[in-house]
Amino acid sequence: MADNRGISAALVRLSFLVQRLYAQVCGRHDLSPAQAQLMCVIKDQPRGMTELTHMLGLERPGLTGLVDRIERRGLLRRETTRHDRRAVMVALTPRGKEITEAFFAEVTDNLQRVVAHLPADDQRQFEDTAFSIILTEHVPAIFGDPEAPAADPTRQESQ
Amino acid sequence: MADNRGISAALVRLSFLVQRLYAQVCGRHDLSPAQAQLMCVIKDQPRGMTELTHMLGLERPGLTGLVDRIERRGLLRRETTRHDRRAVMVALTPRGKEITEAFFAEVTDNLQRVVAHLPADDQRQFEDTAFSIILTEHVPAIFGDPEAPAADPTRQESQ
DNA sequence: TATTGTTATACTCTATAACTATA
DNA sequence: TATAGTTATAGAGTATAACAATA
Repeated sequence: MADNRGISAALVRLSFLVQRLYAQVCGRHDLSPAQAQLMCVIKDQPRGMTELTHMLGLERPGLTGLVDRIERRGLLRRETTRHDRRAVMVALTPRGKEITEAFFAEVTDNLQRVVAHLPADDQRQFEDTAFSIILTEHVPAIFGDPEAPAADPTRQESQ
Repeated sequence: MADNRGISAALVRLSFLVQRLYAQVCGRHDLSPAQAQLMCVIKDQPRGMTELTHMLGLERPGLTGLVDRIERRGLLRRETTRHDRRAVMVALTPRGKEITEAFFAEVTDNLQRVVAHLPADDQRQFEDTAFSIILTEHVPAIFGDPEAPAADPTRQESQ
C-alpha cells in the first residue's frame, strides 16, 4: 500500500535531516541556525530590514534582535540610506562574509555527500522536482544562489 | 551550468518550505513545532525519555522542559515503569492524541497539496529518492508512519 | 560506578504591544 | 497617516553543569 501519504512523511523527515545537518555545521562555525540563515541571505548583497522580515518569515522585533546579536559579534553592519533616513540596510562585514562563505561551502559539501550514493540521473530528477516545488510555492532564496537576482515581495518601486 | 551545487540549495529551501508550513499548522492547533514533533513521535506508542532524546536530537534537560510544558497542558502523561523505577515513559492523553491526529492529518494534507501539481510519476520518484536518503542517513521516524516499528538506537534489551 | 531524570542557570529565538522618527 | 525600526516584555527552546535516585 504505497499510497502517497508517504510523500508527506518523506518531506518532513528529509527536512529534519537537513535541519540537523545545518545545525551541526552552524555549531562548527559558532553560529545559531537563525544567524547563519540571515547571513546566507545577505551573503551576496545587502538587504533592508523589511525585506529580510519577508524572506525569513520573522516579525520586525525578532529581526532587530537577531541583527543586534550578529552585529555585536562584528559579523554584519547596519548601513543607512540616503533616500529614506528611516531605512536600514544590513550588510556583512569582511569577517562576516568570510565566515558565511565557509559555512555555505560546508553545508553544500555535506548535503552533496548525503545524495552522493544516488545515481546521477536520480539526483538530477530530484533536484528538478524540488525546484519545481520551490518555485511554485515561491520559497525565498534563503540559501543564496548568486545567480538568482533575489525575489523581493516588498518590491513596490519607491512610494 | 546546472552543476549539482543546485541540489544543496534545493534541499535547504525545500526544508525551509516544510518548516514554514509545519509551523503554520502548529499555530492553528496552538502547538509549538517542538511540541508537535514530540507528540507525533509518541502518537502511536509511548516512549522513554532517553529514547526521545535520541530521536529528537535533544539533550536531557531540554526534553524535560518540553515534556513539562506539554504535560502542564494535559496533552501527555509521564508514566512509570515496573522494571526500572528511574525510567519514565511518555504517553499522550486522549485529548493529546486527538490533537496530534488532527495536526498530523492537516500537515499531511498540506504537504500533499504542495506536490499536487506534479505528475504522478514524478511524485513517486521523488518519494522514492527521499526515502532512499532518509534510510541511508538513518533519519528517525519523527513523523509517525504507524507501519514503521520505530527504530530505537537505544535498543539494548535490558541486557 | 553508570544511568535516568531533574534542577539551576543562561542565552537565543520569536511574538505582541507600544514607541520614535521619518515620509 | 502610514511606514521603518526599535524598545519592552514574556515565553518557548535548548545547552552545560550539578544533583538525586536507582541499577
